[in-house]
Amino acid sequence: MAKQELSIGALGKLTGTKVETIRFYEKIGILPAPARTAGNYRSYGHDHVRRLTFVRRVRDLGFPLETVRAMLDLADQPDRPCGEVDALVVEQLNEVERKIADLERLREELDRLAHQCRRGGRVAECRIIEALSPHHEDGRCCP
Amino acid sequence: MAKQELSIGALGKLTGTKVETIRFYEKIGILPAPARTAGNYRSYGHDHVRRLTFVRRVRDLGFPLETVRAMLDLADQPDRPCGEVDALVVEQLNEVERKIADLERLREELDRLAHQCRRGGRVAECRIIEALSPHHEDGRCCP
DNA sequence: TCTTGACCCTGTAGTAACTCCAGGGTCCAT
DNA sequence: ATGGACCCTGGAGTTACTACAGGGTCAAGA
Repeated sequence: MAKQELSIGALGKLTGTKVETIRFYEKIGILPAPARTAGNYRSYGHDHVRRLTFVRRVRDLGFPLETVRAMLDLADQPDRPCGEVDALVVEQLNEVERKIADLERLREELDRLAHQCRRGGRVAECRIIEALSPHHEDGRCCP
Repeated sequence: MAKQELSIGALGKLTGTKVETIRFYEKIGILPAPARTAGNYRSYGHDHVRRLTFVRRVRDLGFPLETVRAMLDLADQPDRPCGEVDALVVEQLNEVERKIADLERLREELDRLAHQCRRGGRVAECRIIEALSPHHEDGRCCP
């Protein structure tokens, strides 16, 4: 493998991705097919590391591959007219902000639980479900 | 259906969940089996609304059902000794905080894109991938 | 040089978490 | 009393991986 080039296993370790998942992303077109070595091994460069890291994180945040694909398209054709892109961006922005709000309520409650634990004793009065309950509603659940 | 009680369809609408998903959660024990009406229809109360809302939001945030189950257990047996709970809570807390950080970087970039669009023109200089790239590393990708 | 263990290849099958559909029963407003 | 909306169960299909099976590549060491 040439310098600066990574085997599929090395790429997997760097990005916390299983080798099979990388091949799967290639098959469905999320990752471009890399160059091959003389022995037919896949050979990845730094762009692949960046792209795969992005994909994995967005997936980890609960967005479907379809959304990942849309975001990658934004990055791949940055000179598209804005009209067609704006709606997508605003939509994703709303979802991202909603997720941040939910996560912060979850964090608050986990934090409270952790402190309650430190002061010895039992978990008593766990309000973790209330943390994400309907009365904190922002409208999306109850149309 | 008695007053205050909901049909499966009504519960679905209230929580933004497909009817089939609700039955699936019952089958795998995430939601307790509700009472049945004379005609064998499922009949849900307010606790089901709260619990299902919680499940859906935690899933939407990218946590697996296994984690949801662990969090529900926290809520279901709030007088467990803390030792066995603390590790779980701290672990979830770390993951929640990591996700918040990632989402905030994503929001920043989407925000930048949206503003760039408002000022007319093209998407030029899309840095959405960089927003979640390896050099913002917190360690979890590169062990 | 030969071998052996770690790593790679393709292709197929299995899993998690839904999602959809077929075939049929219930409810109620007209 | 009847047609349309909604419910039931059971099973197949989808998405996004994940795990083999069967075989090739490669570098280190005997």
